[in-house]
This record gives sequence, C-alpha cells and structure tokens, in this order.
Amino acid sequence: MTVDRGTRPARRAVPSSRPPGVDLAHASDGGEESAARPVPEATVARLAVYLRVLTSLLADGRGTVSSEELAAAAGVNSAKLRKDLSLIGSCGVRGVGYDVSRLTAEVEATLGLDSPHAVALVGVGNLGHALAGYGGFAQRGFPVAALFDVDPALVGTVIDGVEVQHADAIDAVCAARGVTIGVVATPAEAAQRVCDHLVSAGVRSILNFAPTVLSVPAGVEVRKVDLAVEMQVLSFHVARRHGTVSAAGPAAPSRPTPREVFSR
Amino acid sequence: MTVDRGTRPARRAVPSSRPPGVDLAHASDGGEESAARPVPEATVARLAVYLRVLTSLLADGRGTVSSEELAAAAGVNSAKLRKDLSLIGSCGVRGVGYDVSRLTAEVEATLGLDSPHAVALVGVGNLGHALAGYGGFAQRGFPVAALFDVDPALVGTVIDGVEVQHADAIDAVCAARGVTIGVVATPAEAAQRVCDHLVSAGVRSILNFAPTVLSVPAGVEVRKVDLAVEMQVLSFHVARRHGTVSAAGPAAPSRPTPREVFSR
DNA sequence: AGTTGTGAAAGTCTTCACAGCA
DNA sequence: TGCTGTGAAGACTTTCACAACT
Repeated sequence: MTVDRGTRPARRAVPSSRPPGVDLAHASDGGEESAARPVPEATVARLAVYLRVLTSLLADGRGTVSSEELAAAAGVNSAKLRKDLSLIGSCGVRGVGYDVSRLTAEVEATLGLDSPHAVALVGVGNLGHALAGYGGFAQRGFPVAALFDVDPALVGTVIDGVEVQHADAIDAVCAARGVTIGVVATPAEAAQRVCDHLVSAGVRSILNFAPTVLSVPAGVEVRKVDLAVEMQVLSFHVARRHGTVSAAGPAAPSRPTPREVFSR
Repeated sequence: MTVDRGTRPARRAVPSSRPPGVDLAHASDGGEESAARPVPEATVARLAVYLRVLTSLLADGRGTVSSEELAAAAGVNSAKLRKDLSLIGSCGVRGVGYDVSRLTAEVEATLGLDSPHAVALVGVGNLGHALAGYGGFAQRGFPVAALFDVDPALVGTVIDGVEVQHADAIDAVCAARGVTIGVVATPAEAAQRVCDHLVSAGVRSILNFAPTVLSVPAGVEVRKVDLAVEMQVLSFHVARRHGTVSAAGPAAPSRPTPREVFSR
C-alpha cells in the first residue's frame, strides 16, 4: 500500500541543522530535560513490525533475542534494526542480545500503546464492514468505539456490539467517546466531508481508505491505504518482467484494453 | 499502511554508478536501443496516484493540466511531479501544460496497465471476502480470476461470479488461468505456505495482507499491507500529541493496558 | 507571460564496518 | 568470543531555482 504519509505541512521552512524525525520528549507540562531524541518516520513504521515479532517471541517464552534473529524475522537488515532500537533508547546487552519482555515494553511505550485509542470507523460498506468485524483492531488495543454511515439501511444495525449511527452524529459522538483515531472507508466523494467532521470533533489521526487526498489542518496526521495503487505498483513490476518466466505460459495473451475507471 | 516493498534481494553488490530505480526497456526479445531509463520505486507509487487524478480530469473533459494543478490534486509538490513525469519520458508543452489524455495513456503504459492482470485471491475470510466483492479490482483492470480458501463451508460458494476453490488447487488453477498477481488474505500461519504455492504456479507479484513477512525467491515482488502497523503509527503520533488538544476533553483517561495480541 | 524540464543542492534513510563492552 | 551501539560513507529522494521553450 502506498503509505503516503498524508499532508505533512509546515516543515519546509526549517533549514535544518539537526537530524530529522519526530521529537520524542513527551512535551509534558513540566519542562524537564527535554533532550528530545528524534525518531525518524521510517523507524516508527518498523517498530510496529518488530513489536509483532517480539510478541510472538514473548508468547514462546523466549528470554532474549539477537539483533540478527529479530531482524531476520522482521524482514530487515540487522544494522538497521540496531539503529532503530538505539534511537528509542533501548539497551541490549553486548554479547547477549535484547531482553524480549523489556524491549517489548519499550517499543509499546514508544508507540503510545500504553493506553488504548478509541477508534471511529466511518463508512460501513463493503470494506468498512469487514474492518468493523475485523477483530484485530480491538485485540491490538484499538477498540472500535463508534461506527457511522449515511445509508438508512445500515444506520441502527449493530456490528460486533457497536451500533451504526448516522454520519451527522460524528462530531458529537466522537467528542463524547474520546475518539482519537478515525478510519475513513467511504466512497471518495464523501471522504473530505467526513474527514472535516472528524477533525472538528478533535480527531488528530486518520487512516484513509478512500481514493482521495484528504486535506487537513496542520497537526492532523493522515495515512492513506490505497489498494488500487498497490495493485498498480505490482502491475508495473509484472510488466518489467521481474524475474523471467518460469512455470505457466508467458502469462495471459493480450486482451481488450482496460481503463482506469475509478474505485470503491 | 506500511508499504514494505518486501524482499528486495540481490541488489547489494552493485557499487552503483548510475541512478537507481527500475530499468525500463521492455527487455523485448529484439535488443533494440535499450537506453533503459530507470524509474525510481518512489515514482512508480506516485504514478498510480497521478493516474487516478488524470482519469477524473479526463472524465470531466479537461484537455490539459498544469503540473501545479495536477500536483495539488495528487497531494505532492509540483517539482516532484514534473520530475516524475519527465522520468517516464512524457512531454508536456511549456507554457501550456500536459495533454490529459496523452499523459493518461503514457502513465498507463508505464504501469503496465495496457492489458489486464488476472488476480488470485487466497483467503476468503472477513477481509478477503470484502476484497473479493470490492469491485474496484475488476473495474481497474485487475479482474479476480480465482478465489481460494480451505474452509469447507466456503469452498464451492460463489462470490461475484467466481467460485471459491480449495487452496490445494492453487498451483493448477493459477497456472491455467494465467494469474499474474496473487493476494494473500489468510491468517498469518497459512500465509507462507500459500505464498509458496502461488510462486510455484508462476505468480511473480504478491500483495500480502497477512501479518507476516513472506520469504520469496529473487524476482518475486511482495508488497505488504498491515492495518495494525498503520494504526500503531497513528498511535505514535497521537502520543506525541501532534497538534495540541482542541475540542473534546484531553481524550479518554487511562484504562487497562492493552497488549499486542496478534492480528488478521 | 506562463509553464515545463532539469542540474545542482539539500535532506533523509540505509548500510558498512568496527570500537567497545559483557 | 559474541553481539550491541554508532560514526562515517553511501544510496536514494526531495526541493530549489532557473534556463529553455511556446
């Protein structure tokens, strides 16, 4: 998926003089020693992957892991992994490796997974419905706190214990339930409007499945998941014949020309 | 989504001396002037986005666009867009802009969308089912040619005109139907096995929704979509208080500590 | 006057390779 | 001896800014 880190406003101006990335430093009210270690965006995404591996190691009762092993399981190179971990201030033990449970806790803390984030899902159509029933969300600390749609046939129905409400209620309900993350799974046409409502309800992080670029004010983070883009990137590689033929004839012979139609 | 370009083997050795990216040059049998212009991976992903915008412009009957306008609609900066387009050899007209229909064709050709790619979807569970019924696939030139699962309750059912077959038939069916792209939407445990079958059936591009790293031989392209990772990255930003509070109280007060459980 | 195409500069991320510690 | 932590080098991207063309 094209994981476009959506709008990344106001950043241009800084002529830079210090490494990039997101400042840690909890911006806590008391201005302690804000040494603020920056964590690169790229690293943040990988931390989530490491966490998955760590969790299963933990379940297996493993006490320690080497950077080599953890890296292999996460599909990255070990130097990168070590650098990533060093950035969040973790410390492994030279000659031994990393303590699995401690590292797990450290990564969770960095990702802000110490407390759950209530999620609002807007658009309970095909994809939205699947996401709502996904289960993975709740299990991983992202309980679905609210569902919205505009279809009268859907409003009022209950999915996995959560009632679908009319999209008009987004502002009120999200604010009331302390929603911190919004998921947009509506058709492209409705996405921006929905997004605006979420933002006005105080939501600062949005996961966008709609095939549109959402514009949001500074301070709001948007991540985009676009299946069509993923497929097209793969298509590109097929066309470049990544690794010549093997089994099966040289793929399907020509057929009528398709055409970008639209999506969702 | 963490858009991990999966395994990217054998590339290390090259001390490099030429710009990066994927060589164009159709590797056609006749060795014509293989000037081979490389297209960076990052550019490929954006081309798909541009294409979406172009398509809707085309539908609106627009004749030309400026890089400025196209870039804005795609959510990127105009210099980047111009550079991207210059890489695929497109030519706009100075002082005027780009010809919408010509550019559309050019981008489609570059992405290999001239002919449809038969897609096989493995795992017709929650998410898989939604994807199968998605519609967006077929409309965009990626007809779902085969569906697979191991659940006896699903095998034999028909979704959107395609019958679900047992996963054991992957090799035979994919080869027979000329499948070029595989989508893995199974639980993590089954993903690698399924992947191996797809590869042995000649599939060279895989979109992986399962929360595991797939290992594939060189020449096979894997892209990964991981919802949990996306959510966790957003969580990170929430924790960093991207843009201080606004409406709604300071989000939900602390609650019991969650825990990475697993996904799918 | 308006807009593309692009060299060069700046930024960001990855990888190497090795010192340093257990 | 084994493995982490990290400076420095390298690879890849983005952005600037302007010449070139209509």
